[in-house]
Amino acid sequence: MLQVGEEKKDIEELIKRAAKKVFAKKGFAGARLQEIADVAGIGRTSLHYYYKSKDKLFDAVITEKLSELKNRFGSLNIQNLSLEEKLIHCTKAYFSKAITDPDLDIFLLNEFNRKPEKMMALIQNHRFTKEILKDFNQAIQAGQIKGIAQQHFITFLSITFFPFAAKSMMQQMLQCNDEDYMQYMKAREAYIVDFIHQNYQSNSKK
Amino acid sequence: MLQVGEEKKDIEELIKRAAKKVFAKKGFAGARLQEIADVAGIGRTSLHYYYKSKDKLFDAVITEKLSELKNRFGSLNIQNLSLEEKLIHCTKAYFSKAITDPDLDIFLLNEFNRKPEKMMALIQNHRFTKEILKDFNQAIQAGQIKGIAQQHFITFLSITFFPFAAKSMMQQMLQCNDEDYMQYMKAREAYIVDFIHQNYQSNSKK
DNA sequence: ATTTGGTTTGACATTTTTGTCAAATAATAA
DNA sequence: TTATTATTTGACAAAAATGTCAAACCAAAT
Repeated sequence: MLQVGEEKKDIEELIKRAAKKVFAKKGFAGARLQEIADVAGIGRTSLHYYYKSKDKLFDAVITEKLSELKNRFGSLNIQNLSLEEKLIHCTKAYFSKAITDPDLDIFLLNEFNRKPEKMMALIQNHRFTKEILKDFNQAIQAGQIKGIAQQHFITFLSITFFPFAAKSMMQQMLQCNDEDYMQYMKAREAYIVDFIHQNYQSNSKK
Repeated sequence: MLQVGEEKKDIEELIKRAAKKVFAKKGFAGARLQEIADVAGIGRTSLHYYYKSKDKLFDAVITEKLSELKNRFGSLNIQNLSLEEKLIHCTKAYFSKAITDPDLDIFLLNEFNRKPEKMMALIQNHRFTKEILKDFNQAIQAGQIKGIAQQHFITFLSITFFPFAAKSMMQQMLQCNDEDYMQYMKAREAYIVDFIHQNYQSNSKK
């Protein structure tokens, strides 16, 4: 064997990491196995040795991406928190992931376009969505905020999610480089927490 | 000739419309000329007769998409308006386009990812961006709003742009069909106008 | 009716990308 | 050292997609 101990796993990881990058950047259809192999620093044929096909490799990548994301939210117990606190916890959980993996968003968005049902089955975050929607509705009925729950929910996701998904576009518009933009993103977490306080502070609980 | 009069142009339009749909849904790499031909109801070889190559066809599509978008904004004269009014005008201009072409967003986002420089050259909307950023900064300096201009700008784009870009994902989360979601989008314009009033009302002008 | 010219079609060529396989290579164990 | 097994490699096959071309087709004009 060429590797000792657990080095086979290491190469699988190496490939997966390379594949993550390329798939995130180019999407499934646009990604080339040759490029993934290049990034991983191995031959394309070797890649087939570890992952039978492009589909299998992609599955591995998206499964891992989603499980990483779920880990952030899975440990989150927001059951008994106020709407305000729920949103803040979710924001922090999401930012901790997105900051280290800025391509995640556009990747997920595109996957939802390609295979909506499959993605939903994989994510299964109905719990969060329903719970937060319910709270929005309660807050509306209690007169704390006004409008439609869904619109608020969409807004919350928008301001959190979009800046990452639109990174490339925003950079062009704001005329700043990767580093500058990531600075904005780091500062944005605080901005959003503030936004939540401003708009969704719960007078009842606390 | 099979067609009379201007029917050649008609078929070009037919193809372009089919291509718009398929490119928007699948992206450049994922789109198949065969599928475009099928949607247009012509043979794939005929497609080549009207557009030499996939690239040429794509160029035609994106050029038209952008010019459609520009038309909405080009006629807009926001020079002497307050920040609040500027934002509202832009929102309305954008929604009038996006409602009729919900795939536009994710399409633009992906194109920015693929070819950032090329896209920026095509769009050239620096005018709007700079002007609105400037106004945000003025409002901040005047103490009317607080925070960082860029963050507010990103938020504005997020709440306007994202709901379309993430249509597929949001539908899964909110568990609603195309029609329901478009209803939310139609209502959203008013929601955003309200949002702008709430957050960016200019006490000085008006 | 025949010619003319734009349009369509199907067969084929080319290119690109993915997938396979057996031989070569490298590492470990006997 | 040799046998064994895992891994890499290059040549090749297969598939998928784009692109080309000439012949067939069709409608209008002569």
